[in-house]
Amino acid sequence: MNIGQAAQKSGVSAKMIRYYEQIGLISPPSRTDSNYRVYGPDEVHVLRFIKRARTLGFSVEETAALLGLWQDRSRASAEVRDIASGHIQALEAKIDELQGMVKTLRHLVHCCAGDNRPDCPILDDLAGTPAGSQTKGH
Amino acid sequence: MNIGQAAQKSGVSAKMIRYYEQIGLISPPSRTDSNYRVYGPDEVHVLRFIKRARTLGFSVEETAALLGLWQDRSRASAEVRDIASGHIQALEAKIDELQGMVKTLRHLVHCCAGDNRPDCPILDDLAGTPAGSQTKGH
DNA sequence: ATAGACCTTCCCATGATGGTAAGGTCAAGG
DNA sequence: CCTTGACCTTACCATCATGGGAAGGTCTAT
Repeated sequence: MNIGQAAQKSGVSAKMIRYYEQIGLISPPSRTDSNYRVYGPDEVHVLRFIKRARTLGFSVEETAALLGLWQDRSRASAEVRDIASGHIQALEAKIDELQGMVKTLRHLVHCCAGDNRPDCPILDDLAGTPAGSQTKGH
Repeated sequence: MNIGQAAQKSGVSAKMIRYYEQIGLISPPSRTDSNYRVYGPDEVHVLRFIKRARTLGFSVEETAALLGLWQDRSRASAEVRDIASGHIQALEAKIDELQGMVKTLRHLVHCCAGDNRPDCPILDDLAGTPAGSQTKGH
């Protein structure tokens, strides 16, 4: 099948398939006489693997590692688990960071009257107004 | 003061200060005869505002809006609150997404023996093994 | 034969940041 | 006065993953 159909079946855009080929994540497929890339079910399977890993937030580099392990018959599942565990930790750190932001913002929004007065504790905070004039006591 | 000191006082790198000037987030400062940028306390204050907003996860575009409101004496704080509220929602959506990933990954890691057998439910999931053969029942 | 859908490669853009290189400037000390 | 080192300037390139588009070739159906 051509790249368009492989894209449709795998959920990876044709553009990205070429990109993955270019960076060596997937191997170059065979070509027709007219230089069209030709894919078979196996290639689509690989693309779907990549798609799923990317959807789960693995970087392309991590995906490459997982792909290598997937295609390695003698792989140790412990390696895979380590990659996944490390990724979970990274995701959780990111979540914590975002939650910290949300907490601060919610506090600020809570302190904000939301009316038409020019007083705005949110802006005051961003401006670095000496802590205590607006938000002290919370 | 020169850009280096402004960077140090504001926490925004000299590189980024020039970038912010280039994209119009801040106005071009005056220059010395030798073409050095010159900053005063007001500019540093603005930079700190920007730094804080970026730290809270506001995009540069959102930061520009907040900055405009901050500098507008007749602003309505409701506008500010709307921007912040919208940002909170966006952050929470991102958190949900990440938590979904973590949940899936934790499930997979939990199902993974982590030994040296080539069986690996994580890879099986990524490969799109028909649901039910490994993970059903959880 | 022609239209339209597909393919090819190549270049550019994003967003926010860092790096580097080539050159100008300034302040301190010999 | 001159050197040294720290600073500044602009300009370009890289990141990471993705999309957009142009210019041109190919295939399929009418």
